[in-house]
Amino acid sequence: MTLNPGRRRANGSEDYESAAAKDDKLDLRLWLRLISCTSMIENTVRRRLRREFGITLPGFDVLAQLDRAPRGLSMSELSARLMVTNGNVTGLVDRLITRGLVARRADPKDQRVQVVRLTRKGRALFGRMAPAHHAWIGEMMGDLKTGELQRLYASLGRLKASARSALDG
Amino acid sequence: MTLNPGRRRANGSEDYESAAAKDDKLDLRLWLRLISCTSMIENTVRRRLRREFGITLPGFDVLAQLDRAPRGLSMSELSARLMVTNGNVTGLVDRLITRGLVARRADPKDQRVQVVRLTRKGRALFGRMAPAHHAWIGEMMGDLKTGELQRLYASLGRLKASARSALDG
DNA sequence: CTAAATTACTTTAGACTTAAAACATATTGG
DNA sequence: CCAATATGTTTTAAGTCTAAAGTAATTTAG
Repeated sequence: MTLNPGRRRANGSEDYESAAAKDDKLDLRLWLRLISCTSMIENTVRRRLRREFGITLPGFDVLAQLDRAPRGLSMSELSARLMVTNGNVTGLVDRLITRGLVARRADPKDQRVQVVRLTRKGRALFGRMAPAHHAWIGEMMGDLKTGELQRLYASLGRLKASARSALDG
Repeated sequence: MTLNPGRRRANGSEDYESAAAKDDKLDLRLWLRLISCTSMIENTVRRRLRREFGITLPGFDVLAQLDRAPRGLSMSELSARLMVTNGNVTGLVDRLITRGLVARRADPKDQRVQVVRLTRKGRALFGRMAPAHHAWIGEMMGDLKTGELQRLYASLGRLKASARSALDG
């Protein structure tokens, strides 16, 4: 729909043209606003995680995924959930191991698979960070009523599905 | 609102509790979905820009900002619009200068200020990339009707304002 | 069984990113 | 004027990230 150029009228009126031109950029403006919202929230969370807990945002994201998976996750599962490359996860996990927050061991069923899980220390740290993190998000969304958050959530679900159907490989 | 914990009923019923718990995580689920949408679109755009035009996404973003500012932008203005740090922009612009896509000169009015602008070559390249980029975004949003895109745009505007009011410094 | 293909992960090279410190130029208050 | 302060940019150190190539283990096809 947004890909269809507006049809020009024979009499030279610019009404359709202007409307089409404006409408034609709605998707682009929406995309920029999406980036804007995400960056703003992300940068705030990153700054506060560093200052208050001495952890990076990617590090926190790894711990959050592992906290929801008590039996651990393989490197591939982790990279799929975080939507980053496998090579990236290797480095992230390495640094968390250095700090004693996660552990990695080979899956006895398949020696190719590395299963990563939280250590007791990692779980304890995440337990302290999670409520603060949640409060920050709540604070930043504080001006929106529940109904609007729900509609936003539903619309983003449809956007996600739409974007997924246009994926490359 | 999402920060208020639900009130527990004396008789031990978990109805309020469950509802509150679910509602209590709406903002968190929305945040995760926002990241999910942004990453998915961003990764697709990054991959295609590299494959079809041999440019990185941050490089494209710099060119896009400069294309909208015919008189050029200072390094600080650029970093504000891209929502990244000053030091980051220095490196991005350096690499684009090496490729002859942008130029940088000191502002005669204030020798501290570096004004960056597109070169003819940079403008020509952006002119070829922009329609393709726009088409990709349109494709990924293709399943949503104009009305939904408009409502999404408006809601994200309110989210952005809400998040901005919770900023640190 | 075994060569080929696949899967899981790591390594590498180069680019991106932040936070903090350093540097350079302007502005301001005495 | 001139010291203190503020502003704009760059540099540095550490970490993040991708794409592509490389390694190792498993599965599949013949």
